[in-house]
Amino acid sequence: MVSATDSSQLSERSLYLFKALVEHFIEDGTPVGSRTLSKDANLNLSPASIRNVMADLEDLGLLHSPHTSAGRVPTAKGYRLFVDSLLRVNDLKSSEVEKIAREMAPENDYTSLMQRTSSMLSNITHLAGVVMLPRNTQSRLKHIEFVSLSANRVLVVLVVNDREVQNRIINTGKTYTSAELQRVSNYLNEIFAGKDLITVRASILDELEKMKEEVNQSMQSAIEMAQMAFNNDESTSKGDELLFSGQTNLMDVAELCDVDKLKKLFETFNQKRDILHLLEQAINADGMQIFIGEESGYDVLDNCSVVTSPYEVDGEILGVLGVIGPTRMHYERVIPIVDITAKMLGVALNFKN
Amino acid sequence: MVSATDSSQLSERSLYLFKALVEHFIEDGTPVGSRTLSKDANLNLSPASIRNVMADLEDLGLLHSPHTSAGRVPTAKGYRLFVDSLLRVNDLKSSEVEKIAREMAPENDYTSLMQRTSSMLSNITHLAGVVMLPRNTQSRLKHIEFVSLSANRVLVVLVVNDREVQNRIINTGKTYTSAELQRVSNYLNEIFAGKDLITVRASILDELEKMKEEVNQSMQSAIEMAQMAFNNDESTSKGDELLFSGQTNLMDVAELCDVDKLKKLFETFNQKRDILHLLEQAINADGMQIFIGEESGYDVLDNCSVVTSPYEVDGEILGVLGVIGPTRMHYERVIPIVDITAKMLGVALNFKN
DNA sequence: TTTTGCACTCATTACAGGAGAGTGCTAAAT
DNA sequence: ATTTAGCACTCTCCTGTAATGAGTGCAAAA
Repeated sequence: MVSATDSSQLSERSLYLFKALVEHFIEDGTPVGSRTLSKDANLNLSPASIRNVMADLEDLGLLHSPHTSAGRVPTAKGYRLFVDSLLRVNDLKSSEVEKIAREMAPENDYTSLMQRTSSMLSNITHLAGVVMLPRNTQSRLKHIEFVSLSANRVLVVLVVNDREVQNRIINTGKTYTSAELQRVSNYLNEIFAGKDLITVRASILDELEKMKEEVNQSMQSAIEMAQMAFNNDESTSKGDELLFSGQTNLMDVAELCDVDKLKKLFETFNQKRDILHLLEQAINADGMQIFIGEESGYDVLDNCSVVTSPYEVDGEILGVLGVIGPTRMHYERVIPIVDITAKMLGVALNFKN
Repeated sequence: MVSATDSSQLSERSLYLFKALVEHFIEDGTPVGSRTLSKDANLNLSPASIRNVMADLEDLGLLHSPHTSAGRVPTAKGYRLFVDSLLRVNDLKSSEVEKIAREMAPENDYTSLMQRTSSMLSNITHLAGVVMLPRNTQSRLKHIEFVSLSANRVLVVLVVNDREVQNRIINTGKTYTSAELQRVSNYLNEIFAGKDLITVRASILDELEKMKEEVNQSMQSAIEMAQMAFNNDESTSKGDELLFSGQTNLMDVAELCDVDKLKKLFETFNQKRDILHLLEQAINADGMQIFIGEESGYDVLDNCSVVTSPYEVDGEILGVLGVIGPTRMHYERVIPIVDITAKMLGVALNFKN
């Protein structure tokens, strides 16, 4: 969607006033009128002149009046212009950078690192944080291990990408001794280790075909177990790909304080589906991505903006993280926070290999 | 706390009226007055007589007037009398029992079963559901397994109680081959398998002492690894012991519709600490436990009741589950639902051994 | 012991009026 | 040609007042 409005179409002065208005509104939350702006901006202009400018800006769809005698408020399109062309992003105070770095210290427990990242985002911004876990479409099998639990029940441990561990339990036709299981895992590690999970699943079927000719009984059951192990991949890995945190922060936000909207918003968080779709869009665009209000395409997010950044290790994008808050948020603060957090998460993840 | 009020102190008629009042209020949510009650209850009494009775009940602390010209509302003490002595619990419709049974079908994935139980509770009651995972104070180590991840990093897989799998990653001083790790796990399984985790941690220290005399290098490192594996037990198992679900249902509840209260409530859920304490009380009392309003001792739960029931396998209590809702809830429905769910969870868990 | 009658309290709603904030437009000033 | 001042107008918000109605407590009658 190419916007018909860019900064070059507007006079210097209009832009300056527009910027002042947006900043004022972000600070106050109340619609801002011509009088206020005439004092606030230090152009020496009378309220009347400012009204003319504001009328133009409203015609362009950048501003909007809640009602005739209220001031003006930025539209989504207005915020868009603001963040794209007008916003000057602050550098973070070094004390804040340190604070982030402290939270993001590399650690062994992978999910706990992700969880901490999410809470840190919400704590530091006082908004809701979200981290999308690495997509396991591009995940390499590092190691597979079988542990006998009880008759006919076997625990499968998958180590993926050196950092993620998955457990699943399968019901086998017969009871295996641990020596047998040991042999099975050795065999499977030999042929599958280092391969992509998708490739693995595909080649299992091939192997099964091949096996039909051979008579090696134990290897045949190995492949069968592998099939069971990788079969329910979808079901187990689904729905747990997002880590939210600090949702309650949004309850303080005046724009959303109506219980009904809040409920819908929280339900959207719980379902995860819609937010997941949104973040999937963000993963493809390179660099930071900001969805402002209705731009997201989801009604519940009408008064919300989502600031996202992908995180990567060795130049490979693993996932996205970000912050969800009201459209009226301090972009100049949130943007660099999300940016630096994504970078640091990349570093922390890299550290572990 | 022994209440000074029990049903025997009140006349038949007072009790009947009180019951009718509570039921009416639970249905409507509006304070109920003498006129309404005189029609509702089919004693043929005039409003004035009913007012006299209500005044008595108010003196006993069972009722309360929001203001002079509103009707009466049950107090926590009133609800207590109601559920303890007056309530007649409905049997569930068989269609509902089936619905619960369907959701609680035994399955391999242990946490997923718990999660489903929690959502089922919230869906069926339209309130918030909560399940406390089995306390691992009484957990027996079934199996321990080591997997080499990369230089100096080893994955430890603990199978506990035949049903729960824990992963942790430890940094070792040296790099182990998988054969070495195999030997280590064999050794540890031999001496620790079947023992309680607390016992295990205690005996590790003993073993370390013994080892100092011996010269068996590899067994020494085995014990050292075990120590690392069990060391961070507290940190990993903490904070994940509660599974909530359906919190958003509480947003519909009129009594809690004020955003500020809701925020505090949701924060309490997120922290988990207070709810955990409450459920710990419930685990010790045998059978179902109901906390009504201020009885819980937590301010945030002032307008809430918590209905809980422990679930058990082979007569051993593993944990608690329950429902959180407004004091004004349909106890006659919620109580049997929680009860039967706990029993079915026990069955489902038992099935897996 | 129960009921009737009555005065009283208090929340809720509706309505009216005024203050305040802000607009748009036109005519004057720069 | 811009900018400003003036002015009528609109709309929200607050305040005060009055009416309504649900419900109470109490005293006297049944």
